[in-house]
Amino acid sequence: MKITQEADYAIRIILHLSALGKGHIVDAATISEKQGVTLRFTLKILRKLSKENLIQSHRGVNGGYSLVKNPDEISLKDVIEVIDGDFAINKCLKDKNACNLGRAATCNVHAALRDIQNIMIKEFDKIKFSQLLNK
Amino acid sequence: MKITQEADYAIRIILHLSALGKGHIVDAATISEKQGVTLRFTLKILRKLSKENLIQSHRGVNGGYSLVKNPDEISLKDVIEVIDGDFAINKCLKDKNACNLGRAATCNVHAALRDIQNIMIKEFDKIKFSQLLNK
DNA sequence: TTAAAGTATACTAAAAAAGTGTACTTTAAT
DNA sequence: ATTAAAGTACACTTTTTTAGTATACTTTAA
Repeated sequence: MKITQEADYAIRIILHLSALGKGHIVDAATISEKQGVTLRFTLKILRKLSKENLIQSHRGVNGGYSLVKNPDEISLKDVIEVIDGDFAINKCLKDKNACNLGRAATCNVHAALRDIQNIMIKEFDKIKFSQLLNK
Repeated sequence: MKITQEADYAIRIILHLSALGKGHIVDAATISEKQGVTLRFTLKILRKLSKENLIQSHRGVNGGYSLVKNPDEISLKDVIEVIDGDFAINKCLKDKNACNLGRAATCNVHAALRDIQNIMIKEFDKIKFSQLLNK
């Protein structure tokens, strides 16, 4: 019941970019150093984030990465989903066939977990990066 | 961001016992068979549940396990916590020293995740086994 | 007395997460 | 045009967690 370490790093990376503002370019080495994450792992995360268009990469000399949207348009949910995939608090919520007993469709537990999950997703989506910036 | 398979099984085991009602004894082999979980793994889970006093064990011939409380006094949160430990959606919520940068105390992300986690816990605690029983 | 039950602890296997290595391609500055 | 600073692609290894198993017990109703 945890977000991954990778998602945690991704949140910090987006927060770093949010502090600079949409469109401002910064290179991976700087982010890596400031956030205390190895360069290689930082690059891996940056690639996932740019593949899903949360950020944009700029190749070549003086390249780097920049935010595509404003910090008030990016939520914790957006970032976590890019890294960890869609939320699924139990395997049957990702894939109904995962139920050992093949009864996900009629299972009260399944239904209850689904409702809780929907509330969770809504909460994660409420938190935008603009409000996470330290003033 | 998932409950474990073990917690999922535990929920089904408590649900099985809930259907029988508080105090009604059933043996591990029957639970194992009905829930499609190996006997050994079932026993392991049953031991954790009885250690935390959600259920009671009865040794010897005609022994087994029974619920200690009524199904309306047991929540999903109770069962999940017994198996997976206290909720912690990020490592810094379990242990503040886990923060790579040592700033959990002042971190806005930490605070936001803590708030979301509290809401989640409340939702898991709202769901009692009495309401999960198929009528 | 015995066999049906649970107990305790440690072990192994499988899966997922975390992190790394190597060999690229692109592009601003010169 | 050349070069070096940047990002890209993808596969690999290590570590941690989860899932499941083995062996040798103890308790107790019949």
